[in-house]
Amino acid sequence: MKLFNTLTKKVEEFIPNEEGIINMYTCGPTVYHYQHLGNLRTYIAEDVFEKTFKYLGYKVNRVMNITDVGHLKSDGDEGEDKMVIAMEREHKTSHEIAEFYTDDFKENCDLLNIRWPDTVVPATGEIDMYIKMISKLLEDGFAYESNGNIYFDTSKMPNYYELSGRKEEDLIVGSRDDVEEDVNKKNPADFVLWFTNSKFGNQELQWDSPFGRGFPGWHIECSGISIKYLGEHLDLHFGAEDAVFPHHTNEIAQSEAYLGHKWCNYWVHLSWLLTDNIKMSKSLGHVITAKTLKEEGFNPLAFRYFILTSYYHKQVNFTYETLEQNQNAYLKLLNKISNLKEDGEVDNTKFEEYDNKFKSYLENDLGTSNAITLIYDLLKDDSLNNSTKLELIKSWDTVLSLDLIQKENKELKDDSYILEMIEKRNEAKKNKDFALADSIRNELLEKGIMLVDTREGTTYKEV
RNA sequence: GGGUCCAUAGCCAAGUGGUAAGGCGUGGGACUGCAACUCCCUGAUCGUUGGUUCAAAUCCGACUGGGCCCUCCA
Repeated sequence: MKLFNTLTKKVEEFIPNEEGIINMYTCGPTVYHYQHLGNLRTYIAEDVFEKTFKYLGYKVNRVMNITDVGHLKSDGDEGEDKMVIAMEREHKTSHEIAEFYTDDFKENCDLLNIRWPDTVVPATGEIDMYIKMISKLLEDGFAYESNGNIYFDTSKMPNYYELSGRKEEDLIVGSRDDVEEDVNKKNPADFVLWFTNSKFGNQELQWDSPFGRGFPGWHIECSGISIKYLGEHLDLHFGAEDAVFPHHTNEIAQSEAYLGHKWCNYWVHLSWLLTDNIKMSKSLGHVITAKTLKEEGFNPLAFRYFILTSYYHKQVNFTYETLEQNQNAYLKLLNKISNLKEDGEVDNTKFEEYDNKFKSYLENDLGTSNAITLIYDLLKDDSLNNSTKLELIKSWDTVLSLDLIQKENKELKDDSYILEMIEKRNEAKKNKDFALADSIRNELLEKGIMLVDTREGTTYKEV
């Protein structure tokens, strides 16, 4: 498997520490806001990565965190969220807020066929681990106390800037002017491991610790959870591209300082979905999710299809026009597949041939667009029978998760009514009563039955 | 200002040194009572510009444009 490693900034062969087993960590959602389509793109890509590894025969241990600690209300930068305001008004606890958005995220994942990782860990449940790590970092001289907070001393890590490729002296220049400089740091890149004295004041969630009552910094949770659940040697760390610096950079620093050795060899970053052509303004409280798409009449899987036809490392612009085109293509594809009828034995030789091609595309830096194109090639190939095609598509869909094979109508539902209507329509057509014929056709369509006229006669399918 | 990623037809996109896959859309046609479905036909010299090479969309440099990041959003 080849993939783009942010650490080396090139596509390289991925080799796990232990043969056949992959320990992968993915940064999870912050659950005090909705996860919009841009976020969901990341999870789709990670989902396909996980399923691809499994398809290729690896055992995958995947862990994802849920960030339920941190700011549980907007600090002004993000605008106001109506739901949070409502919850505050209704005196909901941060736990309830976290639960609400976690559930929402889960529902969106379900709509997009994103598999919920086996191990999902809420950050608030692992405070002991963070305290253990911070204590050791203090003991070993990688951390220091200043103005009530515990900071990580980045000057102790010579490779601190390896992942992001930037230089220390560039940090100050032109940095965001809406962020105040923290004068308590020894080095500009130092970051907080434990707060007892945040400039944001009251933090609802606080814990006792050897460093005083407070709460963990925003980077320690991923390191702590990853090391606790996946061990000292991580194979793959995923995240969105905006997390490279400082989040992932800091994760590396504190993890390797704590462990005393190299931690993770491969870092994969997923590009953002651009949404500049549509109004996804957070200040208006309008965040587009998969649920939104469904409410608007789209098939959420059309969005997944759209994401899969692109490359995870490439910026993609989301517009409703693009979504419509992709939905069109997706539905046409489903239609073509649904027209395949079983017709005998599966040709194992052909199956292998195509399946190997499918795998080779995915092994080449997750070439999902090629993998999907292969479906079109397959459908047009006359040297395979339908049964073989169906078997291949069924198999591939365990990775693509596009519901390509619609669930068969096992139960023979009573269609005598439909057949009767078709008969009536044929009668009307024979009598040139096209008005009646059309009304019958429309009536059935409203009930989700689409008539299909062929040379052999009229059949129907459910839509 | 710095770092990093990206740039192929109206849109999505393949291509990893040898003279541009596929999909959607558009236009035309077949089928149809009309339509839907289906099928056939239909389009680009690859952001600009230097260079390397017998040969570059593919390698190197510069430039332009866009995304993300630059210390309490994780």
